[in-house]
Amino acid sequence: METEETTQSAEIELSKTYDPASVEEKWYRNWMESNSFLPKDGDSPPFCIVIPPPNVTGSLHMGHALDNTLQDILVRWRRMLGERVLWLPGTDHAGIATQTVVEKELKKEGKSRHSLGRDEFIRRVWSWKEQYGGVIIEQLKRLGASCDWSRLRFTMDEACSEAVREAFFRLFQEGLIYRGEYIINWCPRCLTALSDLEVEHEEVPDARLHYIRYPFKGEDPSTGEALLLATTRPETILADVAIAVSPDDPKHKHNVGKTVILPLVGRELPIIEDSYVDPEFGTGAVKITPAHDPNDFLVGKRHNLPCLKVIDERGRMNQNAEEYTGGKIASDTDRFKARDQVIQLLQEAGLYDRERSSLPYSHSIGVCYRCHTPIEPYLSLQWFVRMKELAAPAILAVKEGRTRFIPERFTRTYLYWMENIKDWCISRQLWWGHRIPVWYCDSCGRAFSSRKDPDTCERCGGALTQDPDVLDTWFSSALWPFSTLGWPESTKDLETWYPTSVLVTARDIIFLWVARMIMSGLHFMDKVPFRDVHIHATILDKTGRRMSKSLGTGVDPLELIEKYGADATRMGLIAQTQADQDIRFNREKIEICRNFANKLWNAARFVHLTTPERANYALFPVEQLGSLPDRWIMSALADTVATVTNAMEAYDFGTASQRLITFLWNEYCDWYVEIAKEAVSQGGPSADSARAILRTVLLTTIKLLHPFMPFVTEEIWHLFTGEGSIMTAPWPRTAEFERYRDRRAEEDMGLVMEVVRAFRNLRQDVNLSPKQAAEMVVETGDAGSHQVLESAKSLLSTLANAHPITLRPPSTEAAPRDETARRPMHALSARTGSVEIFLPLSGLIDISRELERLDKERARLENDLAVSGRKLSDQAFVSKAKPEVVERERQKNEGLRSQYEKISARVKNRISMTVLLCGDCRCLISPPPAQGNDSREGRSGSRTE
RNA sequence: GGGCGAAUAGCUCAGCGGGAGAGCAUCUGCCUUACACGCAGGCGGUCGCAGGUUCAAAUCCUGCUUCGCCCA
Repeated sequence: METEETTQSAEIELSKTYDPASVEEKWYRNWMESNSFLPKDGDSPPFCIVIPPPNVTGSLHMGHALDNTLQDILVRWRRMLGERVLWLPGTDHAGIATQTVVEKELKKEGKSRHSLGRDEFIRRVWSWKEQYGGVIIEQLKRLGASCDWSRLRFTMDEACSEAVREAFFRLFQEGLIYRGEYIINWCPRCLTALSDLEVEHEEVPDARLHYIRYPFKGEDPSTGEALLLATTRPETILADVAIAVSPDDPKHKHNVGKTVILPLVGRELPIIEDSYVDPEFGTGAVKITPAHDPNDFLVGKRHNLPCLKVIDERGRMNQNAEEYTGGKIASDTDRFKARDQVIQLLQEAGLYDRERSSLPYSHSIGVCYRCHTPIEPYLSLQWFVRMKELAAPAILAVKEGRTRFIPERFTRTYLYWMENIKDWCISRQLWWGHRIPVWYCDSCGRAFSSRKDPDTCERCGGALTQDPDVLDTWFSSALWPFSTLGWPESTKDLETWYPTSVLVTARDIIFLWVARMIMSGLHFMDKVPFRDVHIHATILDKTGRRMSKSLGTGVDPLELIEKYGADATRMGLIAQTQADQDIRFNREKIEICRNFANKLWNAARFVHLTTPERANYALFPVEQLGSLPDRWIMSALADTVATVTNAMEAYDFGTASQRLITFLWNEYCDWYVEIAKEAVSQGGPSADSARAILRTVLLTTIKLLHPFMPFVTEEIWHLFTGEGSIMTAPWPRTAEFERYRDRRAEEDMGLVMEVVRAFRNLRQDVNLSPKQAAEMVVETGDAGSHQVLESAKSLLSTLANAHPITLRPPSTEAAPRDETARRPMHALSARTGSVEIFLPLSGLIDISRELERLDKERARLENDLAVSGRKLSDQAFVSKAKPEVVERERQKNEGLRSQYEKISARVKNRISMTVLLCGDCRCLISPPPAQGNDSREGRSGSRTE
């Protein structure tokens, strides 16, 4: 317990401007030291998220920031719900990326991985990883991520490697992994195979479709009959082995079985039929180059054609090319240079149709996802995983809803891909990664996989050589939800946390990662790896494209955190993610949330100064809620608790964040705090009640806000409680707050606010200072409104600085309104519903301005009335629309009519006054009309009612 | 070529069958002792185009246009 004095001095030092940097640093350290991110013991329901592991080489970008904020929100929320929560962090080894980084480093030293040797190179990568690999982890901490860092995993660490070994071994034994010579995607720069998913497609707008003449056998090569073919890759013709046409193509039917002569090479090519050929494309005849095109490869297989290679692994022409062309195309020529040379040679031979080839032909080519080098379809021996068998249960799991996608539409994306899945090329010609656990016997040639590194061939005892390749990084990522929990050992963690609860990720890795995890989870664990998959927005730049480092359109989240604070960065991102549509990032939202944090901080300062005692304010008993504002704000709080909780359950964090901002800023701060100031200053029981509510509402709301803005809420929590952590504060339960729901209070307060707003508006119209008290006259159209305003008179007075206030009740038969009584003739007026608000002005006023306003109002009413009238006189509407809709329309119509008549009368009134305006300067040149005039006009108004 | 998504105020977006909304920007007035990272208020929109369903369409359906993304 602290003394009053220290409390006071602390208050004085509370900064007027919230400083995120120091607060965030302080609390993150505190949370780490108190092990607050570790799952607690007990038997409450488990909730587990495994992080989508970022590359060790990576640094935090906006996508990470959003992704991890969402996970942190879920995890912090679940902790507050009392669940046992594990958020398991880690990184992946990013085979190509990491190897490239280290190779670049070596290059600067004049070395290469080959000069170092495999073992030394791998040591070098590890030491690089130890030194620089943790950058993104530290950045996640800056963001406030409450991961259990004691469980930090890496796809290459011992446990994960064990899992990779086990998974490979089992798949191998089951015959689901095979080795074969196929056309794969090859990056001539990275010098490795890539899976289909690692190839990106880029549009080449200025490409050409080259038309080449293949003379028929026996014809004169330059003048005789020839077959015209189109290709985008002339350099590959050197490896042509056939020409194919569609079996349904009448224009080529007569050519089938004939032979053409390959230009520059002289090879005889048979013309064959294959249904792969699209008769509409090019000339309807396609050159077949099995070693350099994946489709041609399949055609070649079907027709037993040979595979001739003319391009090597570096994308250069090989010896064959030189040989075939009699030295015209030198070996080692780059494939693109060779293309130009081939075209040149064809032109010289008169076999190139320059005119047809000159048209631009836009098409897309595959490029390496890492270095954007055009992919070379390359025939080589690789390892593959058979996917059909693995996909079947994974398709079923999603169809049966054991795993569901949120938003639901991604289910179709997933299913479409899974139902058309192809085998997965998993071998990579790299050194950094999990080495393929397959050994070849030097003596008997046997190839086998093993859990443990073998010494000799188990069949013949011969010496062994391990496969030199490593596995695709995604092979280890696919095991992530259980390899990180200890599989293949049957650990306590695995038992407790598998299947995990939800995976939060971006849509671009649904196939690359999500689908593969579902498949491997089902295969090895017999259970889906996660119940929900939440696919969140992609962050785009201002022009609606993906943020790109190379284009410089990226925004660095660390810079945002430094400038606006982690809380603001998180909240600003989340507030943009309504409905999980992609978002065009705008920095202003982050700034607004920085302002919001400051607003909240200052509200807390105020409440703290107003209610300095450390007393624990329990929930205020509902029956003790007296005043309208008290009942209203508690009702709004109840709504906020329900809205935020429902939104969280639906992964609708945008809605939750918006509700929190609106409630705290526009309802609590703008209205309740202002009202409470007056109540507190007056003392007595209403002051006590206001203090209690100020505090209760603030402390309840920051709990709801904590998952979004963990730091500022923790700071405020401590300001009030001085102990514990908001991290473990119980989440406000909707049911508990339901009893504060008060529809009536919300409506009544709404009316009061409307009247205040209208009056403030009038003041502004005449440049009346807010400090200057002004008279308010209010005429109500119904007894209910009158009642509400009557009891809220002092509230009106405070909020609108109105004094005196005259409330004129509605005219009834029993008590007709005394129209001869002082009616605000020389007044500005405003209307809200059936309530009219007047600001009477003595002396000279600008009647023309008021008249203008009245006229506009009248026009609007006239229009609304016409629309409403048309509806009501439409027989179809009255008979077919729902009765309550018709009734509402009737009431609206009545209200409009009465408003319209009143306004019309007043306009008439005013016009009668305009004659008194000076013709030159429009100022009033004589005293306002006498009382009698006023009363007469008033009567005429009431007569028409 | 197939699929998904978007088009609402100058900008970023919400609303998704019965009253066109928010924030920012802009304009006006306020240094009102929680906050100028603030307060109070104003202006601003044939809800992409064309059809259809319905008593009623920004909202549902069809087609089109433009933009973005994914797959081939």
